[in-house]
Amino acid sequence: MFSKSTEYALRAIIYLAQKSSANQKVGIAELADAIGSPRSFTAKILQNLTRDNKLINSVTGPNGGFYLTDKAKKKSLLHVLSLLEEEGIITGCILGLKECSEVNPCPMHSQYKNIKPLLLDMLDHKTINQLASEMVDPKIVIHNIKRKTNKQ
Amino acid sequence: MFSKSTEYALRAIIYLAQKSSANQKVGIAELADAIGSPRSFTAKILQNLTRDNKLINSVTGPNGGFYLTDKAKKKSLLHVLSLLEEEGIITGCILGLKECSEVNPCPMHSQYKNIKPLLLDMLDHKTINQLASEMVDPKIVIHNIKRKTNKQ
DNA sequence: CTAATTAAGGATATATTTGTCCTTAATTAT
DNA sequence: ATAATTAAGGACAAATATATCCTTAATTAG
Repeated sequence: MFSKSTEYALRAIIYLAQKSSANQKVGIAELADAIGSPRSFTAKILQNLTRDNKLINSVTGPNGGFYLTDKAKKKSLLHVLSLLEEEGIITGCILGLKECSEVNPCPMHSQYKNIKPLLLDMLDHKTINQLASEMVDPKIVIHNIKRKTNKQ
Repeated sequence: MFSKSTEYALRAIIYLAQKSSANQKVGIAELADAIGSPRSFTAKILQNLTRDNKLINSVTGPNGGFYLTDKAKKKSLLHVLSLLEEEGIITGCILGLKECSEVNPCPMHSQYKNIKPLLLDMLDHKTINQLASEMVDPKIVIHNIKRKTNKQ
């Protein structure tokens, strides 16, 4: 449903909510291994969320890394999607019509309009922190098959 | 949500359900103009659905074109998605985990599993023909802003 | 202060998706 | 039969997404 970039971003943020804080930063190597994503590519994705809109914080240098503030941890995945400008995946027309609306609906509009709010609510009604805390149950995971390489 | 290719395919098939039959074929030019898609690219997409799995029929030559049989018109959009091998967009893990399941769920699994069947049902419980017939209401449309070029 | 560590950022590479153009083959109307 | 029409199909082009590598800048520990 989402692009790889978006998936990595969401997984990374949930992981950061679980493992990081202002005095417990997480390096890109650990993070990427944990969520099963390519390291440098993930770094770029995090940079976007660090630089402009400041959802993620980072510090360089020894014991540096990425972390989320308590405030950031209270945001929802939908908020992350909005920062990534990927809300359209949910809010857009399912047949890809630019002008699909209540006034000029596509043939699927009347059906999808009932599900759209459920999807948005799903992405909005829990905080990142709440999602992360569900991982106290060890069967709940956030990683793909673990990468064994130690490459950059 | 879906790729351009998939969107074009779904729109094309709904249009063909409305406008075509065994003795009323639709040419690629008319079709692509009607649904607002690039002509040659759309041709390729239709070829895939014509060649192997035979959802769409076609004939070359004068008065030729594409058409759907009555049988094909009774299929659902979900069936089209399965022919395109794009069901995973709905059925896959929302965070992109390959191994996400009831046994090893991602943090969103318990929420998304309630919505997934609604999405699948939305795509399955109407036939292509039923969707097409809704376009008797002239406000229901299947095209983007119309292309004015006459290019191939 | 120095060296080590870590993210930032630029450049580049690869893969995939999207789109175009041209030739060929099939079919039909005359 | 011939010419016109239309999809099929191959080759290529452009755009975008994904991924890697290297250098730089910032920070910190010692």
